[in-house]
Amino acid sequence: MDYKDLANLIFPDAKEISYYEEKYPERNLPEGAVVTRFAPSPTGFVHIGGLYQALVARTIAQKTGGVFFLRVEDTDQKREVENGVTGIVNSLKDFDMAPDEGMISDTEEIGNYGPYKQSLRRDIYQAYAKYLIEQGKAYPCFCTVEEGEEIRQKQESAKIRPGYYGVWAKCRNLTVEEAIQKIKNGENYIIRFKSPGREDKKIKHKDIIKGNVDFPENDQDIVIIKADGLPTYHFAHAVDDHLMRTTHVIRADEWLSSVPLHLQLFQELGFKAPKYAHISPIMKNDNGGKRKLSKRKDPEAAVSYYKEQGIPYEAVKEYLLNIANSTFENWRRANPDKKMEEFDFQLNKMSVSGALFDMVKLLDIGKTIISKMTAEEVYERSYEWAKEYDLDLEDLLKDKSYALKVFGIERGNKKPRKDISKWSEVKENIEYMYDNKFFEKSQNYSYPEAISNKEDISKILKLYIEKYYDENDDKQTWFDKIKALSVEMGYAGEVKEFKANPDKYKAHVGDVSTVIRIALTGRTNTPDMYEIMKVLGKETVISRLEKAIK
RNA sequence: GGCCCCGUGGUCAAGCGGUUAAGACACCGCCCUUUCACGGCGGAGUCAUGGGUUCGAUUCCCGUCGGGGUCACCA
Repeated sequence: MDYKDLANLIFPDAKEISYYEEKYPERNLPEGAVVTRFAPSPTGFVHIGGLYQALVARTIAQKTGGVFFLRVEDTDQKREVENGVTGIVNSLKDFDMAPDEGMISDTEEIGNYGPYKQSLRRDIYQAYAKYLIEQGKAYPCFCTVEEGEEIRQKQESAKIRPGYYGVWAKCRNLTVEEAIQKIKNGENYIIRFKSPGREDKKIKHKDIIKGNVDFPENDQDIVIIKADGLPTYHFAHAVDDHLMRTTHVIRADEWLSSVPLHLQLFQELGFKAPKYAHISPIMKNDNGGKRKLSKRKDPEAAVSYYKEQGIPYEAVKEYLLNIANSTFENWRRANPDKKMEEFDFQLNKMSVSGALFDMVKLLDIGKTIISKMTAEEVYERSYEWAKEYDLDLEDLLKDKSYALKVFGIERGNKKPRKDISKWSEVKENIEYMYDNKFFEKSQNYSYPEAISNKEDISKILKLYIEKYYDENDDKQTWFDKIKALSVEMGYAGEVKEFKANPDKYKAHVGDVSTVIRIALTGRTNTPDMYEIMKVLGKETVISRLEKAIK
């Protein structure tokens, strides 16, 4: 009896691997095209770090005319969540990052290299496991989980390197006959890889991001097929990325230390190994220390958070791209109107250490992006957001033509207004432009200290309505009138004049217009008041000012 | 603990043997015919540390310290 008999006993129905090799041929792609993938567990949850990886993978594939696909790693049933795949697909879509190929929902997929869901690839993994067993490169292991723990405890107390290797790998040296007998006796088993490596030897690995990294060889006989018949991550990675013809594996750097194992697996399987790019995680300051953004502790770890907050997806992508290649920022400055896809992204220029997440910077990018949108775009986007997350705002926005006028204030010119960084700020930003919201709030404004005299305030407002305000004035005339009003009331018509002779005046034109601004909007900081008055219209302007006169 | 990676201003970072050590966000001041936002100008602030190598080290080597990762029938 030989390995072949053993292999046949374990996987009697498995196909020859040549079947799969032919079924999934080399991809016919242009020279230099890169094939990448995003391979999450179907938890439905996408971590910002996952999005980061996917963005990098997709960008590099797109840039080279390659393929970016979505594979679902569901070999651990405990992680499975209902509709998890759809959740992930939708998150990717929210960021305009749909894959070229792979899963498109929990049950559907596109592309010729599937199935793209690992639990559906059981036969494939078993074929390759069988192939390894036939060659004596893998073997059945009858050790129970408890035995495994015992071994580890012994190793730990003896301060020996833990794991299933060397003398600790009991089942490694079972003869074929012994193994067959045990199987026939009905003993449970799993399949382990028979590592040819030696811990005292080094292997060289050149990572695209991390550079040259030398490791001891792997000598662990890791599990490749679990008791449930599904593969472990390591084995599935080797088989899938080979068969799906992945050229570049872009993944989190927590995988870096398993590169020796993976290289060995590719080698023993007779596969050409892909190139690896291990990405540093996105971190967060946690009293003194740094740690990865945590799903449990940090809401901003979830990609859904950005959607809920109404942060434009482009801002998130640009921010992430900037962490990936800091030269992006300079490029963006030089090319403010180009699409981010035109940026010449370099995988090997990525930072080797993890960046601290900077929400302030993200929001700044959001502000810039929104400032470049037309009023129409701002309207559509904030309305879409409001429908899902803020019914009150949705209500305000129902009158589209008015909303467009409001969003049009100081927008569309060379120096557009930059005051909205996310859609959740819109309401706060525009609500005073609506009478129902405006009058909801208390009318007890605090006027500037410079003009605390109540009588003066009322006089200013009264005079303005009666003598100066004319809705048909152009901007210059409008402002000249406020100056004239100031002078008439004993205030300086020019700020400079006031600063030169502070004793000559009660205050200056700026203070006078602040009075009007507050009466009109209820706040000290607003966009251009002339435009606001235009949008509000004569009737509203006068009614608000009159209400403010005591 | 073993193995591996990393350490330039508050943050992201360029630079990789000789630089006044870029730039962005944040911060401060001034200017921009009224506020705020924008924009302009200016400012403060950094090469973890100790040894080497070198005419010269932020750049190269070693140690220390600090941070991170990994050591599952989880991915």
